[in-house]
Amino acid sequence: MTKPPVTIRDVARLAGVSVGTVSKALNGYGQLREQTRDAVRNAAERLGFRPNDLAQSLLRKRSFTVGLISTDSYGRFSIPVLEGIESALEPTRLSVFLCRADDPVRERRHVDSLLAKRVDGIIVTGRRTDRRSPVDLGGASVPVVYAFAQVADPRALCLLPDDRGGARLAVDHLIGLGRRRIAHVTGPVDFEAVRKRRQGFRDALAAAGLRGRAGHVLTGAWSEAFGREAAQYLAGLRPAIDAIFCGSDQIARGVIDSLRETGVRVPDDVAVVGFDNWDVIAAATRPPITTVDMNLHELGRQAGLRLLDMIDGPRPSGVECLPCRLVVRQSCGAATGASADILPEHHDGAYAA
Amino acid sequence: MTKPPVTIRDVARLAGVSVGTVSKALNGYGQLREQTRDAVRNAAERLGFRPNDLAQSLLRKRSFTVGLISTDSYGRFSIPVLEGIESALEPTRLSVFLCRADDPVRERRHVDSLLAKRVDGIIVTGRRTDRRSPVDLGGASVPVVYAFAQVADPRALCLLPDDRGGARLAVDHLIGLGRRRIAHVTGPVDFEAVRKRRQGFRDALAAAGLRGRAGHVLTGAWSEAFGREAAQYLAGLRPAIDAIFCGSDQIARGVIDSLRETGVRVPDDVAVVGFDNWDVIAAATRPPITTVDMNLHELGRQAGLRLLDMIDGPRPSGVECLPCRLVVRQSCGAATGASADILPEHHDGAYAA
DNA sequence: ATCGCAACGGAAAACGTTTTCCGTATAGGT
DNA sequence: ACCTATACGGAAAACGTTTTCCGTTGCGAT
Repeated sequence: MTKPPVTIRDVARLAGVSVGTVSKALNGYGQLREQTRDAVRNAAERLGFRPNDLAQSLLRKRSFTVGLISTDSYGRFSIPVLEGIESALEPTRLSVFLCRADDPVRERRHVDSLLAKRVDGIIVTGRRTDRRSPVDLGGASVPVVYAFAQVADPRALCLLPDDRGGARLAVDHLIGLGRRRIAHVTGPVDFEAVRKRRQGFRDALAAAGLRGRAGHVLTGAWSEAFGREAAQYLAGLRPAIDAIFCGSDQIARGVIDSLRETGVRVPDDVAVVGFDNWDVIAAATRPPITTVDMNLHELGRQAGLRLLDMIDGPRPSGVECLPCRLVVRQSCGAATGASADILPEHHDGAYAA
Repeated sequence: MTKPPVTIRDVARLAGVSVGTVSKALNGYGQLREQTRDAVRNAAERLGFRPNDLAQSLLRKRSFTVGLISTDSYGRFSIPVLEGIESALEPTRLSVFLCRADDPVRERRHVDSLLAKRVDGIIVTGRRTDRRSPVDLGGASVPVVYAFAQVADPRALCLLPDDRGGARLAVDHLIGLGRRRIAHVTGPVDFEAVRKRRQGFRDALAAAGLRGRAGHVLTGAWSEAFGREAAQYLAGLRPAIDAIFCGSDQIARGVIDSLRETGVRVPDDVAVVGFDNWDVIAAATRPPITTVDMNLHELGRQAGLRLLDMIDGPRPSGVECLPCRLVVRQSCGAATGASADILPEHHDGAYAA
């Protein structure tokens, strides 16, 4: 029922030449008459010949494959990274093996399996609350890049978004718009990202000569509900605050919804900036959220490119922070009409049966 | 710099036996003294030997690998399917090659590449607006399963969520709660899912002897904004409607937000049911949305299992619809307190500096 | 002692390529 | 006619396994 795939031998037979000649003809090698080459190409074409990558890789000692280990279940963060990696690998002939490894033992198994498949490199992605332990290569000398994941091992190469710089970007923007009493509502402090963003927040205040108030930094869950709760608290403060920098777009949405329903105008009374640029949230909020984009696609792309370099080149190490970018929508009060940075929620209200 | 991986020959040398013996010892084959077996295992252990899967696959004519082609960029639909597939493959020693193929030419390239790697099977996933053309295997006889994707080829096996049944579930539920004047707000009609869900909506009304009104089915964008717009329109209708079945959770959220702000109570005045169970939306809405879950994880798992069967078994074909499931939260007015089906948004409002 | 039979483990083929090396024509020069 | 250089294409090794087949060895039974 399942007929065997056509091999180079079949092509050779049909073309009336030896297998070596087929290989040369198809790969543009050696000294062959154009006529022979054509005959072979023809035979290959007619048979629908695909060289067996397995055999090729075995010989070449390269699989033209990279492994991708994603800790944390694929979520809104992993995906852009994934896409970025693919976009870097796409122009090469490399393909990617995907593994999800929620726990260390599964990760171990997957790494083993990748090694057994002789992958040319491994990218580890997926941020946990804190730095992870390095993958155990068991003596194999395969390049590894950590993307959106930080590892203790100083010999590893890690690519991370510049959370601190991103926060700085956001708060500088608010300050530039004349806001002076700025609060920060963010996630659980056991996330390193939370601590870094808070640092960026403080950097910006300090740089502008503003004094941060202890009661102006609120940490809680990464949820709209917490955003609403925090907004209620902040709205009661006197003297009133005039801006809120949120640690995530979900929080920002909760904050904005709550303020609006309390009668506080956003951005007029209080400007709000979020983090993540999760556009399902950010663009659907009223007003749409100005937010920090971590450029995760680009981060993934860089990870792919770096790995490519490392496959047959030097193996750099260290932690690299890639810059974030501010996406200006309307919740900060800066956008006037249709700026290029405004990404409106797609909408065409066609009614029909 | 990159030292060559340890081969079975190295192990044989260290253990003082032949390569064949190593293979037998490690795979529990043949007749060997326990002592020999141990010696080999020891040597392998000490060297950190990993059999080269490439060589193995070449010989076995099986790569223990399946290809996964995801049309449409990985989104909230692809991911649960992906995870489901992985959960089915996880207990086997199969790994998955991931390819994203936005356009036909890329898809072509990826399929070629997968075939060259002699994958044992291919799963195609990712719903477009309508049925896609089958992947071109170019004569190879590799089993293919379409998951969350429908193809014209009648010899193909397609797994789809039962959109029509899911809609029926939702509307039956509303009717069971005593609602009689039910509207339907949904996405663009060029989606087959939209047409199927609308059919389910009508089925349910008809089964209950209710008359559907033309003006009660509104189609537009898959957006909160459209939901709000539609809600405004429906709220003005007299006699008043008492329930809305929405084609997506995003639409439902827009509907609910808009109703609440207009002073219409949900679920008391108007009950709302959504579709997708996208919990970032559904659980964060006030009140949390009762919604239809397409069981995409299970669908992916089934796809994986079916492919496993097809790899060395018969190759069934046809379209199979897997049942949806209603997740009851509060927007329909059925939930009383903490039902097992209520999935509250995680939230712990701890304040801190 | 001789035979037979297990038990053990080695040798070699096979998988499908690539690539090096070599043999044979053919052509060109004297 | 002979030598040589070149063009062409075949033979075979190599990649790292698995598995079949066969040769030894040692043992117990006659």
